Amino acid sequence: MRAVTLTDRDRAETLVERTGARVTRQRVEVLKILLAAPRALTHHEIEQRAHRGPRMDRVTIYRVLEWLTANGLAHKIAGDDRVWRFNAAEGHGRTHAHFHCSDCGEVICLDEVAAARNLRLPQGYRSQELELTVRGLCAACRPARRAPPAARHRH
Amino acid sequence: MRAVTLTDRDRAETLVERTGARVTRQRVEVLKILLAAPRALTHHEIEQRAHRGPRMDRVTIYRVLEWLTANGLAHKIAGDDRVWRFNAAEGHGRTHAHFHCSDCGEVICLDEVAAARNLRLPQGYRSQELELTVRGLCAACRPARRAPPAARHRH
DNA sequence: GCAGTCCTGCAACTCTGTTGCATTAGACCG
DNA sequence: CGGTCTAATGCAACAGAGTTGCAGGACTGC
Ligand SMILES: [Mn+2]
Ligand SMILES: [Mn+2]
Ligand SMILES: [Zn+2]
Ligand SMILES: [Zn+2]
Repeated sequence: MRAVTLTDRDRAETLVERTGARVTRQRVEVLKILLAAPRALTHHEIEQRAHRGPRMDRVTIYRVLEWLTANGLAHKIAGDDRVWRFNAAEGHGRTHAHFHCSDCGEVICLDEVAAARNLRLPQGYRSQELELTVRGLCAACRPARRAPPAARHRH
Repeated sequence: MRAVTLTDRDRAETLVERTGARVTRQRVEVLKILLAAPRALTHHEIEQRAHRGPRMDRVTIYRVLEWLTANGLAHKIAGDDRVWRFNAAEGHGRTHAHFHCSDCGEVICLDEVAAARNLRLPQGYRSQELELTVRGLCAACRPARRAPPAARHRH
């Protein structure tokens, strides 16, 4: 996790302002946390980071995340563990790729997608959005080639 | 949903036998249901179909699905509604595509994937499996072009 | 058939996310 | 600034999918 810079808070505030809706401490704080994260965060992880500042209710965090997603400031990824993960949606288009670690569950966004374009759908189906999921092992979980494996990390 | 043919039951039984583990009524029944389905089914849908035969506990169905998945006979898809969907894994490889209807939640497998092959991962990450998710509207949910929309279907 | 093990049923539980409602605090106006 | 109007928050209770522990039942191999 990168240190939270002043820039993240400012960027968060600006982005929330731009929507035209109310700029609340909670919205700015959650977006700031997402902007500072190098990977997608669960509600749980966001809550922990948020509890360093003034009180914020779990339900509020859920509602803020929903709001950020609806306003295109965050996006929401279904994991293999029934838990949503979120990250700031800076410049994420309709076509998108994610890496899921099959061991620790870490999820990161992948920038480039050489996406399958000419994909055949059944008669009458219409495509709106493509998402490519790569499942595998992250650098921390990948077994070492001949050295003994490092201690497992869990987020 | 296609009619359950004798072939589905036989195929299910054969597939379960081949694993070398115990051939139970419950395993065969669940796999048969998956083989007969034209799309991925939720636990709930499987339960309903299963209740036409002799009693089978919900927990057993969860455990059978887990077992089928672990043995490569079924595969498990995370939806946008926090519900797992399953289908028989006949000939599904490491690279795979699904269509998710954003209106009714229907999930189907797409056969061909012109998958992104030369995809850049961060240093040290290893890819095991690719999955392409297409989100859109299924034929039933797609708004009619000029006629009034048909009654919504819900599964 | 019999023993041994794996699987099933049942009940209680966990965990993530949701809903209803009273209270608080942004935004806007003067 | 201070008042007002409304959207957002906090709190408590709830919902639903999936999990766990354990006793009893049913496959399989002999
Ligand atoms: Mn992303
Ligand atoms: Mn599939
Ligand atoms: Zn990992
Ligand atoms: Zn649909």
